[in-house]
Amino acid sequence: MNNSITLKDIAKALNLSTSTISKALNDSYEIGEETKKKVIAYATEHHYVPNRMAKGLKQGKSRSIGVVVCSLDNNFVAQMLDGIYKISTEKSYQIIIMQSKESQKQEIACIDLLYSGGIDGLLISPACETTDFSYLQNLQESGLPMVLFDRLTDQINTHKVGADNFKGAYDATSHLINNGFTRIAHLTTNTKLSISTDRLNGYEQALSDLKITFNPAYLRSCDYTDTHKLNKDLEEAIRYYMALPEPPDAIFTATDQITTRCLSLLNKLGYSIPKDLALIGFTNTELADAMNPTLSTIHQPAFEIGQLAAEKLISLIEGKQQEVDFETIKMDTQIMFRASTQKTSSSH
Amino acid sequence: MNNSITLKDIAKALNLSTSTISKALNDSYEIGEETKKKVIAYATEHHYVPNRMAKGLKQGKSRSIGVVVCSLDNNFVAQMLDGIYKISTEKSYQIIIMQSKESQKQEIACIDLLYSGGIDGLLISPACETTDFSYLQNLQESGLPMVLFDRLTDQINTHKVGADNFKGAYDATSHLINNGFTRIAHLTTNTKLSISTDRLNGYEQALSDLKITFNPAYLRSCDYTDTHKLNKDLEEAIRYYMALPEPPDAIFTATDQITTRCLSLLNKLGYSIPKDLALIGFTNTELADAMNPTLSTIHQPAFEIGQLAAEKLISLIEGKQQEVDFETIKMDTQIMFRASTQKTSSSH
DNA sequence: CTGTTAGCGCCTTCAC
DNA sequence: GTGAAGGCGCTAACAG
Repeated sequence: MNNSITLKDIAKALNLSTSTISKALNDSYEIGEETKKKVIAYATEHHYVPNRMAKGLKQGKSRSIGVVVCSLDNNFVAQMLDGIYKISTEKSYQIIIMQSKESQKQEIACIDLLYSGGIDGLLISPACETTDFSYLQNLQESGLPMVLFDRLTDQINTHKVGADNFKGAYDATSHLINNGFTRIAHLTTNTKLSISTDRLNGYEQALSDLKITFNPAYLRSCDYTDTHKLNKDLEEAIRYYMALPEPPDAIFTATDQITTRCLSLLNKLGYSIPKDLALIGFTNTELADAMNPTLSTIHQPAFEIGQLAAEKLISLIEGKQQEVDFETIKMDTQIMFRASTQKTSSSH
Repeated sequence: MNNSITLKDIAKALNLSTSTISKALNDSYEIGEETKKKVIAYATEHHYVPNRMAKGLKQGKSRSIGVVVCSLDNNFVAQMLDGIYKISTEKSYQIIIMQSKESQKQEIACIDLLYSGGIDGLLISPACETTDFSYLQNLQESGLPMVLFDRLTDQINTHKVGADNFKGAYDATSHLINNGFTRIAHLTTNTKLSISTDRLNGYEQALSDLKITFNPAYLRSCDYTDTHKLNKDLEEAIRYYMALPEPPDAIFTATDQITTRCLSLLNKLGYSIPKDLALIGFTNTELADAMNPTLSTIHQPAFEIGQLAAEKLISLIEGKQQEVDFETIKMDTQIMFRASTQKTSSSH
């Protein structure tokens, strides 16, 4: 623990009262220039730093924000956290990051801890397991400002910031169709996350708009709770696809992990991309152009999502917003066209 | 801010004193079963959560750990943070993560903030800009327990946990030599970080042990302060190498970022790997086997480094360790042999 | 077994 | 201009 000197120590040393010191350091008009100088000099010399807990306790604010994400060890999440960090730091808020690891139970534990820690507000991207949001609703009712980011839900009425997943999926799917692919599979998660359903809807809408009949056999989902299960399900899905009488000629993958794992697996199983199968998916990896083949991707503005979510939360905390105008912001995704979706003449 | 009910509220409601409530909730032997039950029932019913700041203020401990890293948006760092998080959570410590972005100035600002926030201890992987550690030394002298991880320095006397960078580099270099490569370049950072110098030493030792003369022209370093400069320097280095009368036939890259960017650049510049140039480097990316070609890597036990560092810090905080036996732990790296270092018959 | 008191470090009236 | 007093929520002596 911080055992730097306290106001009291300065007061004693300077033969003044603690309140004078406090006021001097906070540059109060009540204190004379002379005294201020003396106090500040002593404080800096002795490396005085105010005790954040005492200040927080007194003022009923901690200038800290709780952030709950599925996992720290996730490229896309890290980019959002970077954005959150930037804004928070600029506005002098500390962030306390916790991981749900996709478990609702852990998520609740995180929130409890954060709440008891005295956070001024909460940024949350719910675990994929979470379907019952009453816990968050209660917290919100009890006055905790919160903003949802990335993974949104209708069950909470507040600011929400995410990507335009529908449009991203629509773009990816129509990109495939416009490049001559017609049998387009979609690999998604086994969750009810809006990111998944929005992407599924975008996929279906693009098929429909471009006159491709939706084939239910081409839609598969994978267990998203851990990497091991994900890999297993992915491999099964690929084997299943390729054993179909009419196997797909392209896959559109719904999430960062599915996309990159899928590419690895296709390579491992000996399929040639895009000749045997084209691939495009949501992912923010910076290594897309070092992959084999270079990978077409749907890129989300992760850093910006983080920034905006943090801004919204802080304006909520500081009461600059009316409760009336809660917004749901869907930020544009970007399609990056690379070799994995390039129609080859020799393709079937 | 947390505006849940307080001990006082419960006391009033139950016609007891706050200290009774406090003791009841802390399961003190002094309180009768009856009362305990009543208190706990009321507390849970009304969602009482203790105020962490008040508790912290009172006890002179916050049960929180400050963590300073170069950047959140970094695969390798994220893995270490995951490890730190796991242990901290198990031992009921919160972590507050801050980023130096490789700037000493920002690093100091982070530490100040953490210190005033009342952290019980500090985990730090210093910015590459940082060469003067007096700031940390002062903090340590004033009683703050700290543990260095990943990036270590002799200037601080405490527990240190990192990878065995010398051996990792030695392994990579001798792997190249044993695979028939003889003109081995080394791309490193322009910093004085021990990770860089250790790796350079490992490289030179392997060359020497395996009777390859060190060629200074094959050693280049890149500005590590931002991605843009890094890319520029990397591209220059590659062009420089390939314009040499005797260009290298293999590159050993020193850091995660250099390794992956180097692969992208070599592909972009049209070199064929490993035919024109083999490549192996330090990196923890999970995408190595989806790359073009599959990338040989030196993998660091990032998660374990994080875990161990957190364990060491907590034992320091809780006074289980004597100050005498400070350890520096160098964890084994792992070499992953893939296509990028496979000698091709056609390679002249 | 339960209550009283005091104090962690800070800020904020309100006197002087 | 400066200081004294009180209290944020909690715990830990110490009484009763």
